[in-house]
Amino acid sequence: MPDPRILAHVDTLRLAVKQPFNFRYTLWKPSHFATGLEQHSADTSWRTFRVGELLTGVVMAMEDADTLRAEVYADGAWQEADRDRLTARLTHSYGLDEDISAFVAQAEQVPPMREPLAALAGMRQSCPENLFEIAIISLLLQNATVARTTQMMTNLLDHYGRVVEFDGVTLKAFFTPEEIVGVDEATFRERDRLGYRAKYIGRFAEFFATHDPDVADHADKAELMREFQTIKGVGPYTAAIIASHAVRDPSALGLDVWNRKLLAKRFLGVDDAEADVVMAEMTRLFPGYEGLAGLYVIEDAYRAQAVVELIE
DNA sequence: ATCCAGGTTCACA
DNA sequence: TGTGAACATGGA
Repeated sequence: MPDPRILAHVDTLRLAVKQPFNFRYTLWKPSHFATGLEQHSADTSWRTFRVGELLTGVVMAMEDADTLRAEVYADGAWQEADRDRLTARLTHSYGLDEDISAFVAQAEQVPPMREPLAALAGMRQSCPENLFEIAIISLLLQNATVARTTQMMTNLLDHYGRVVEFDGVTLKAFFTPEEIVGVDEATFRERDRLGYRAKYIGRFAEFFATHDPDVADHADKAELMREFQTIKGVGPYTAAIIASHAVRDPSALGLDVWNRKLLAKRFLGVDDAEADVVMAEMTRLFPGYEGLAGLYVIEDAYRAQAVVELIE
């Protein structure tokens, strides 16, 4: 691990949030595996972002009920355009301006959803990763245990990512597509232990080296998604993860062995069921919000035993 | 040991 | 269109 790059404080952002908004469960998800890219306490979150050429670290907390304050640290000159870009990234990553009241009204009518809704009130989808980054994560999740996914993620970040220090914390930062586009398949296989995924990851990097993974415009993003799904290694699950997380489509639900069982238990009362049966039930109960409904169930299941606990 | 993970591709009906 | 094996690796 290289010495951390020291980031300097460059800005303070104050971002309006739409109610109902749950700061803690929006920025920190109890089910998410350890990446070293972020850290959370009861009332504060630290996270790194790549913003254009810059490495940034952000410290987030609520200033008042309607305002999220973000202290920004960076490794170089901070311009107006960088501020705009990070503002858009944060707003989009955490859905700060989304109105989830229609979903809440609908879900309150479904008895098994009452407990998750009460415990996680105001939670939204979170995706601090851009399109490239979430694509990498979903690739690593394919047909692997979380332990192995974490191992592969650690290898990639330690070999190609960065380490930064800001506000007294040390965190990893993601690599960009350009930073891994020259790495060959054998290296991904042997050094990073990616297994058969080694033959796909380079395609992801090539694609996003020529297609901006930070595009904010929704129409462009939909077009990007269509193209992305032609890449080998991107199937229905990976595409749905991106649609649900990065594109923030509340109806997109990527069913895998893990959440399929959790949802079958909660809504069908059985230990497991066929994916299309689970999906049909989610659509019957939560038309238009299948993914967001699934998120509430999954995070509720991990609430008492988080994969990565809050720090003091 | 053998199985199978927070899937996808490819071959062959 | 649909089904089944192969794919890498490592923990249970």
